[in-house]
Parts: sequence; C-alpha cells; structure tokens
Amino acid sequence: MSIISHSQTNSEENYLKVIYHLGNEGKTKISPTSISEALNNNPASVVDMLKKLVDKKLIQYEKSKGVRLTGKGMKIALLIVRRHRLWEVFLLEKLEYSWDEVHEIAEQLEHVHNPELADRLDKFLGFPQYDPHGDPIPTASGEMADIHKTILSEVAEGKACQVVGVKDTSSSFLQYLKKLDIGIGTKITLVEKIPFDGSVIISIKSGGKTTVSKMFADNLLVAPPSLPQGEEHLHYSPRKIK
Amino acid sequence: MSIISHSQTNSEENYLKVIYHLGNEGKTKISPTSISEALNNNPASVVDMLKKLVDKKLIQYEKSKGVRLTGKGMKIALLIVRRHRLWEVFLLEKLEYSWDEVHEIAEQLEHVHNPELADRLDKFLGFPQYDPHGDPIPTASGEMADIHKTILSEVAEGKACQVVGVKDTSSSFLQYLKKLDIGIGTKITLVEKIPFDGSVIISIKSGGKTTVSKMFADNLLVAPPSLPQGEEHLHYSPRKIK
DNA sequence: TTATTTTATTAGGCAAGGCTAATTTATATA
DNA sequence: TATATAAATTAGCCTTGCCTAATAAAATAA
Repeated sequence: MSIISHSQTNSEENYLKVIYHLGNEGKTKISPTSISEALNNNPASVVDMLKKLVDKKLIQYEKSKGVRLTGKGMKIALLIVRRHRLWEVFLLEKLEYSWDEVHEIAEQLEHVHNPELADRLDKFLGFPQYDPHGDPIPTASGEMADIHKTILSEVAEGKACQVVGVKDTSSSFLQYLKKLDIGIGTKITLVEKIPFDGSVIISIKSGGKTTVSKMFADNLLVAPPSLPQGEEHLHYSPRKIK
Repeated sequence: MSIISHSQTNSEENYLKVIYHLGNEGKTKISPTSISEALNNNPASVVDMLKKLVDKKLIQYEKSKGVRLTGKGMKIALLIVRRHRLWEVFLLEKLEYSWDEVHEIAEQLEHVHNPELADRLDKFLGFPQYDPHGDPIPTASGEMADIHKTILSEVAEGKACQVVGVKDTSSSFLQYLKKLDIGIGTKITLVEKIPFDGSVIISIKSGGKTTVSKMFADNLLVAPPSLPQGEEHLHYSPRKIK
C-alpha cells in the first residue's frame, strides 16, 4: 500500500504545498485569494484548480470554512515539504550552496518523483531534523517534529539550545557567524540577557563566552539541544558557514 | 556571457538530447520519424517542435540533410547530457541505487535548472569521467572525453583496463560481479583469450586471476585505465556492486 | 517511368494551466 | 437596512505540447 496512489502534477503539488503552509501559519480560513497571493497567480486559476483537487479528494472546500487538506492531501503535502527540506540540506551541506540559494533549487528538486528517493536522501544526509532555515523535516511516515524553532533572543536564561538556521541571510551576518565559529548544529547556552539593550551573553560550546546584540539574537534560529531520543539522533555536526 | 541565454522547457531539452544522441550514433540523417521513435511520440508533434527549435536557432533542418544541432543547440544538449550523467553517478554512488534504477530518476533531475548546479555536483562527486553505464561525462566547458568504452571481450591480450559500467543489469550478473569483487573503477588486465569459446582470463588487481565466459566479457564495459592527465584524475574508487 | 509505399507536413482538436473581463455573492460600512 | 467594496465564480481565450486524419512529397519497386 503506497501513500500516493497516483502521481500529482507539479502544479498540483505546488497548490497542496501552499495550502499546507497557509494552514500551518494558523490561517482561520484559507481562501482562493490567499492561495493566489502565495502562488502569485490569478484567483480564477485557483478556483479551477481547487475544483480539480476536490475531485481528486485531496482537499475539502466549502465557502464557509475555506480550503482544507484531506488526509490524503496532507500526506502528499508533507511529502513535498519533506523532499524540499531534504534537498535544501543536501544543497547546503554537500554542494555548499549558501542559505539563500537553496530554496529556489529545492523548489524544482521537490518535484522529482521516485518512491525511494526521499528516504535514501534522508539516510545519506544522516536523518537531519531541520532544514537550513530551521524548519523541521517531516519523517518518512509523514510525522513532523513538533519541536519548533525560536530565535535566540527568546531562549530563557540558563537554557541550552542548538543552532538550526538563520533568518537573515545577508553575507555580513553569515560572515559574522563564521567569525564566531557558529554554524548549524552549534550548541549555545544563553547565559544572560542584558535588559538595557537586549544584548545576550552566550556560551558557545567550543569557544567560550561572547556577547551578541539583540539584532544578532533575533536572527539566529535555534531549537532545544536534544530530543527525546537523545542527541545522537541529531545529525548536524557544526560546520562552517560560508 | 552565459552559455545559455534563455532557458529551455523540459520538452525542448528532451528533443535536443535525443537529437544529440541520434547524431552521436552516427545516423546519416536525423529525420522527424527517428526522433518520434526515440521520444515515443507522433511525427506530427515532432514537426511542430522542430519548427520551434529552428526559430530558436537551436537546430538546422533541411529535408535533404535532416536535423542538425547548431553550436548553441549542441552546447545545451551537452549540458543536459552532463547533468544526466552526473546525477546518475550521484544516485549510484551516494544514494546507492542500482545501475538500472538511476536512468529514470536522472531523466527528471537533468531538467533542474541552476547555473552552478552541475559544476557543484561534479566537484562533490570528485569530477567523475564516466557515468555508471560507462558513458563519458561532458566537462563544464562542454567537452566530451573521446575515450570510448568498449566491452571487456574487445580488449587486446595483455592490455589493462578499468571497469566503467555494465551492459546487462540483471541481478544475477551484478551479484556475480560482487562475488568477483569487481565494481566501477576496478582495474583489470586481460591476460588471455581462449579461442575455443571466447572465454577470457583476467587478472584483477586485488584478487588474482580468474576465467570468465564470453557472455561475461561481453557485458562488462571498460575503458583505458589511465588518461593523459594521470590516473589520479579518475574518480571512481572500486566499490561494491549492489 | 510509373505505381506503390513510406515519410513529412498541414489542419484541426484536446487537456492542462494559466489569463482577463464580467458577473455573482459576501462582507463591511454608512 | 441599503450600499459600497471585496471576494469568488463563470465565461471565454491563450499557449504548450501532444494527438488524429488528411494531404503532399519522397523514396522505392515494378
């Protein structure tokens, strides 16, 4: 029994993905207009496609409740998201693309169809939990880690965390990170927050204490340092940021 | 100045690739019919597309001479072939797909567009010279190694060669190879050919001498063991065949 | 050379997935 | 509530890339 009975077109996959993301952002109601904005196309086109997706039982659509993914639609959406994020990790870690370049390429790679590809890639990458933007990667069974990233500035004093990504991808920020020897997977303990300007004193496992600005702390995405299964399941080893 | 001024559709890329391959197989004349056979579509569709490709100056087409790639068309075709073969190496070597699975997936991956992707992948893979079917991988500048593969049975007595692929991808053949500890990159010296039944005595660098059948020797693709630049440029390290 | 067969081309259509413009239906505001 | 505004939907059209059927042009055989 396969998760996906018959294959989707790229366009259908993009609609499902966008509906998933809109739903995830806690939208009350996912409307044709919001979808058209996300896809940068015309609401009339969206209405056409919604009909098709309803026929295929991938979504439900009632004017009152807006659009919702069915179980089947959700599974496919999660698979697309999984592929996208795995490819992003690949592009960043193996092909040494920078954070801001990976998304666009992954938009294409996520539509490559092969039943084993995502799982093999996952294994090859060491079962990463997060993509380079700090978003969790759905598992093969379609489960999404519910451990959510936050920004460093929201970590409580005394708590440890692990770098999973960045918000700002400017080269000045990335270079600063490099200088501080902070990369994906780096473990950081938030020692103290300075009330005056929001500066944060952090302790980097490898390199001792440093103080960073609020602006810095607002742009570094972090997650709890270890998961229920123990940290040997975290794949990221600290790496240089290009 | 980029090699490709404006992007091709997947379909256009497939036509260019097929025209390239037909041309490479020494066809006297590449006709709409031969293209339609290769693409498994209708000659009428081919004629439509040929017009489009002529307009884009990617091919020349005269009923007398048939279809020919222009310089521009050739560059694009070589890029597609390059991408295809690099992805095949990736799938085989990194994701551990088997020989016969990689082609179909590479058919999709070859259409992923990004100016740096092929070159980064090439580097990541260690600048392989051959794909898993023993076909040479065009370089970044669009040069194709003119070192052509042959089958083991055509190697002269006393000559050394290197395994670059297989013709038969049946699991029985692949398992036999595994048993003999022969994989991509394995160096083999052809010691002697037995006239009686075409059997071949080979010496495998790692494992001494063995005799293999003509059928075996007809299905193992090999290339000269070292290139002008020296063998340190060959990327393949012997690996197990799955 | 003429007849036959094969190949190429044209004409007209189809499905997918967009678009614009017009219309209907909701929602908000006066 | 009546009206203005915004959103959703419908209708009709476009492009891409394919198809079939019909016709034209070649190539081959008689």
